[in-house]
Amino acid sequence: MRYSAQHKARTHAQLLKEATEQFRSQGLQGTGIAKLMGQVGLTHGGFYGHFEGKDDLVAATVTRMFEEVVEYRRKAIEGAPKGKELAAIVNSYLSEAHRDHPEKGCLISVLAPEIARQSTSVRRAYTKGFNSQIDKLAVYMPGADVEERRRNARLLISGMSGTMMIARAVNDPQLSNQILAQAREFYISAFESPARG
Amino acid sequence: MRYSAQHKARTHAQLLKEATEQFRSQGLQGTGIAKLMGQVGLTHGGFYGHFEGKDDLVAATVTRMFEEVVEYRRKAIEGAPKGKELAAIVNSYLSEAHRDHPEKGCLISVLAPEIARQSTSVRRAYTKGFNSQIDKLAVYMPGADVEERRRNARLLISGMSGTMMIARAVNDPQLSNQILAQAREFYISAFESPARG
DNA sequence: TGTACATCAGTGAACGCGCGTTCACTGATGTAC
DNA sequence: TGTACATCAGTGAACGCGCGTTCACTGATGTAC
Repeated sequence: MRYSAQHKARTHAQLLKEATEQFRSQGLQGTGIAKLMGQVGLTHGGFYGHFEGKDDLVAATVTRMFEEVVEYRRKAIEGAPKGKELAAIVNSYLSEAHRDHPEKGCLISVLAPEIARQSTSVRRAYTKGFNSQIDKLAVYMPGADVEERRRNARLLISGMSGTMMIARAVNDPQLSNQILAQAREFYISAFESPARG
Repeated sequence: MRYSAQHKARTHAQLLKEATEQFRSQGLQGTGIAKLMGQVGLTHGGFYGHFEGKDDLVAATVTRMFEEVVEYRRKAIEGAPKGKELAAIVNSYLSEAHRDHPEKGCLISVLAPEIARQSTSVRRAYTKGFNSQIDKLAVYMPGADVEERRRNARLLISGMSGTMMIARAVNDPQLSNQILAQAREFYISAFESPARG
């Protein structure tokens, strides 16, 4: 059966999107090719027409997930009053909604330990996406120069992603909420810029 | 073949120890029963004489790994001058040695995302171990009362474990070292007690 | 306009492998007599 | 002290399953004539 001109591109995009969700909710190892293809309504063999193999898929999704994170952050900032961008970033990252929907959230808090064990190409994609995300976040961080703002962006991301993975692992909903709330307070006051306009 | 009186207990202990290392270096899903038994010189069938199943093993190792972390921390504190305990804790956690040996390090930075997907019994063991660890760490944290010291302990552990997982995932050794060094500086100055004695 | 053919996205059987778990068993040694 | 037997840690074949990957194939449709 032959398909319309953009058909393959559309399937490829669907596959990539579905994979980012599967990986974030089940882990890299917990997501199989056959199951993924099934989610999109296809059989496993067709996968290799879209990606070289699982490793290639993982590398592609890592890049894609970082782009998503940047986009979510942009939206959170968009709705914030001038001078309150950092609070908006922290509140949206450390929200209960983000905790409860890892499949649409930050990949670091869910995949970083597995990525450390992946191939060079996956780790390269990760490092590139990470740095690019930091550069974009640095704009909203306090600091005398770019390097200091980047440093603060890295500290914020490390702290928030660690907080999120703990809030998800813990079995006590009250404790989990408390961890998020106290971290929101801490990171906002630690990194809020001196009052502007 | 019958064995000496303590033989089974010794095998059980070996199994538990080997499992903690395998889990931390390969992940929960990356560690199989047969491989684990092989590491200890036995065949897979014997496993079920020691644990009810993999889930039971995971729960047991989680408890054990938290005990280890507490013990490592105790040793780091032991060698520190009075009033510098917190710096010693941070420097030992955020060391390059810890980054390079996850199999003997903090379970959170390596297993927390997977634990969030585990059975209730595993998550219960995790939550218990986590809280117990926090109580012990709180003693060295600043704060007006116990609850504030615990809050600070949670913030420190979240931040350090997030930092560690990122330092491990990233593919650029210089960046990884920088992430660790800058986080050491940040957490020590954020949580150091007002100068004592 | 009508026919023949090339294209190529997707199919599904098959590959060797590892997974967690069960279970009838083995056989060295401690214990009872 | 010597013999018979019970114990039980560990063995290994077998279970059904899912994994990533390969490859000969199908068949609808775009294109060439």
